Amino acid sequence: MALEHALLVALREQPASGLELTRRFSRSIGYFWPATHQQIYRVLGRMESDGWVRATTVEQTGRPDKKVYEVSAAGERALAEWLATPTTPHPLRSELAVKMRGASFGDRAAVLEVVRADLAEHRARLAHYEQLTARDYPDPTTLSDLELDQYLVLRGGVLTEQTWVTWLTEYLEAHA
Amino acid sequence: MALEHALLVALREQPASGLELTRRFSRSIGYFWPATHQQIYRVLGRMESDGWVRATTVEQTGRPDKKVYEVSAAGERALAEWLATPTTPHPLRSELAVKMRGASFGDRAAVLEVVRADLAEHRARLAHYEQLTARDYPDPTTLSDLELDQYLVLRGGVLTEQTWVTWLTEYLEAHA
DNA sequence: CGGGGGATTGCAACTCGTTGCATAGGTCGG
DNA sequence: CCGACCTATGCAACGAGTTGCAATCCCCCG
Repeated sequence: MALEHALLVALREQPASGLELTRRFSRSIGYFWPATHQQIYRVLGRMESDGWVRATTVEQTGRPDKKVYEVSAAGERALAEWLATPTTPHPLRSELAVKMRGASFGDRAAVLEVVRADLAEHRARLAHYEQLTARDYPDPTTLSDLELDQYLVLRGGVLTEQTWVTWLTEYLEAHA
Repeated sequence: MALEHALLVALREQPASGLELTRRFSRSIGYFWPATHQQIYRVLGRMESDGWVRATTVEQTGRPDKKVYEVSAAGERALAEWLATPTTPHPLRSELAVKMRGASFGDRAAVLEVVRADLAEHRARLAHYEQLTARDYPDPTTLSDLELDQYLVLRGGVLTEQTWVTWLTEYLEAHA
């Protein structure tokens, strides 16, 4: 039950409309907490009726109006409270791991092909994260607290993808 | 939509009743695809009516009867087919990452405490996985295909937990 | 022999996330 | 000015996962 809080973080970084939020989210926090626009709209509506955010309709030239959300005082309190509560670490959930473990019960060559495709995907993500790092945080020693946190989370993405690449490579080599 | 298939893998390794399966699962495949007993029972029921598994009631001495499930020919086909279909890699989903990114909007010391607790948890899991590895796969060079797959998946657990430890340690050090 | 407690299976209600579609305003090319 | 297409918001239905509880059956202890 944390999409609410993820949106609060995003809106505290920068107020936004539903669609803007969806787009920004998918390129930042969404790397670690995916969400579709429908989900975001629904949760924004709930948060508004809970008084966690405030909406202002903004007219635009050449485009439909948009509703810009910003975090209210109650939302700030809810966020601060949530930030201080312990997390129960979710175990990872990997369909691919199940396939790797079950490879003996099907066509092993086909499973290896699936693994190779996943490996390519993870390599691509790794490259993407590294590019983001180079572009946005060329010098990690001179960051504000806010930027430092953003950098460190992105760093987690890099580490995670590196691990995937290592793991899948090991798997493929063991079955070479 | 893969719990079905995870259960098929588990049942092909060894037929079992719902409860046995729940327990075994939580110490093997469940590391990569968590599921509660209620979920497992429900899915087993669905798989039975779909003809993917066959159930036999087994009387026990000193205990209630149990229903032992084994995979049918149709289940084997369904599993083999699923194993050969490409996966869309789920992005990771980490509540902790959201908290780390949002630390500026609450009490940073409290967030660091939450991170430390998570780090301890991941260290413990890592130790657990390493212990399992040493106990069950002392010599990874002499494994059957089936065992090799199991070993390699467990190896993924080790790598993943190592990554968590690295990441969270970096985070804590950066905010020291 | 009666009650606590573990094993085994299961129901019901709820939340969360996904998928597909709907609506409405606006631009722009032909 | 009509139709294709983008922006922006949203509904409805479904499926998957979670939580809390219920019903048996059986042993063992007092």
